Amino acid sequence: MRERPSKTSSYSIDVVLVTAMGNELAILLTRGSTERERWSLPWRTPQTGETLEAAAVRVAQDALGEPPIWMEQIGAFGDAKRHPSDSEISVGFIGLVPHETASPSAGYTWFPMRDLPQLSPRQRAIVEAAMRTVQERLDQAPVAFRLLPSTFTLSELQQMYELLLGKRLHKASFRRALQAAWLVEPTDEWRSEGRGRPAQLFWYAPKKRRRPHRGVRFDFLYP
Amino acid sequence: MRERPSKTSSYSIDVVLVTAMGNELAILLTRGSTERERWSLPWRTPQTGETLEAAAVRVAQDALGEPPIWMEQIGAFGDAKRHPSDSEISVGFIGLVPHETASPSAGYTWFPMRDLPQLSPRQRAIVEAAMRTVQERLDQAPVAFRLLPSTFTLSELQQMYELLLGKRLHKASFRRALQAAWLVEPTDEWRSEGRGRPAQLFWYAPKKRRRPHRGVRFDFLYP
DNA sequence: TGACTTTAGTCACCAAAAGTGACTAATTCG
DNA sequence: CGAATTAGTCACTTTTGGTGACTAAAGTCA
Repeated sequence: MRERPSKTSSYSIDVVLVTAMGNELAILLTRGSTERERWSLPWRTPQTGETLEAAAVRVAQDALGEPPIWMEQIGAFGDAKRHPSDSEISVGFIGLVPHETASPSAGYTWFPMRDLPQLSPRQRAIVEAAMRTVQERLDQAPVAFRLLPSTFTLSELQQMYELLLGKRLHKASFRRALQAAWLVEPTDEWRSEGRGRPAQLFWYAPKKRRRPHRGVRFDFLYP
Repeated sequence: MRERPSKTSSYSIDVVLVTAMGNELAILLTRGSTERERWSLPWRTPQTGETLEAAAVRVAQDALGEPPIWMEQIGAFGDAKRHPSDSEISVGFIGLVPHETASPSAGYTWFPMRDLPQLSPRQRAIVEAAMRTVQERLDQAPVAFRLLPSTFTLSELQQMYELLLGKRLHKASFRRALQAAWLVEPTDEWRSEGRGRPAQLFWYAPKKRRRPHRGVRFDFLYP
């Protein structure tokens, strides 16, 4: 049993900022003020009167100079005790940043997901939950589009999906589904990437939003 | 602007306990100690050393005498200010209870979803988010099964899905999908419900778990 | 008793969605 | 030039889902 701390900041806002660096995903970490400390997620304890969302946006702005292009709350995390702040719980957020506009402030560094430094157990849990949320949101929100620059080729879009899903996709199926969804429009620009036929550039311009007309599914993963 | 309270309990755990009463969903509310107070969700401020999950289970146990059969965190809610406790934020949980085993402790009452009393803005938000989560989990976890008694007819199961989804389903499609998922087994019992052919009773007994082999979807609801 | 109603359970047909390999097109490299 | 490489599309097949109609087994009521 732990003794009750006499005074704790009640809770912290921890933000997982995700970008796509070349061929893999990366998240932003900071070492805080002194170089001795462990790496940690960007965080803050919110001012009173500030909403959770607003606090998370400010965390991101401090770290990157601008708000993320998409943001969502992950949940509250309190089970693992150690945290950079002495807060009892942390509210985790996920934020997406296209890599082009992602220039970290001093003290912040992108780390590829494959090679993260040691984090506090609680922040480790937040990161894992955040990545799970990103995958779950993939077919409900334009996550992949937000990680790309404003114009992109369809191959780049497919590669982003493959990166986020961790599996290969079939080109024809991917494009057929994309066309049916009326999400992208071609520009009149083409990009030649060295060898091979040049690719047409597209942008994200959702048109018709068709109601996703699905039947009941029984895709249970746990009892 | 609000002044900073000199001393607040840091956070509360609020639990939305859901059951199916006859033909509609209901949640459990309490009026607290005095009868003068507003109705509210069951809640507590957790002890130190207690995980969020554990605290939520205790809330449910205080209210019903036993833990819910399924539980999940909804998230943290802090934007709306008024709350029975003076906590700055609340961590919301959803818990499912089959109505057979759902006998509330003194001071707790089931309210049908259609006719809830006034709640604090924050708890109202928690309830709405909880119901959204239930719908989202419907095809990922055996939510509907958990709201039914241990044996049930396929018509009862379909009616539970229809109640949770808020729409009618086609019998043949529903059963075809259910069969393909290997989730239920017939018992050798039949139930005669007055008029009409008796229905066979089934129980939830998941067998093969087939990987849900879905393609990419672009079902975006917001940009 | 026998027609009618009600609920359960299944089938067959059709349409939509998704998996897949092969094809054509446009470019660079040697 | 021809091979290699990447883009883009097509056509075929399989799988999944929507749907109405059918049979089965009970109760109701004249």
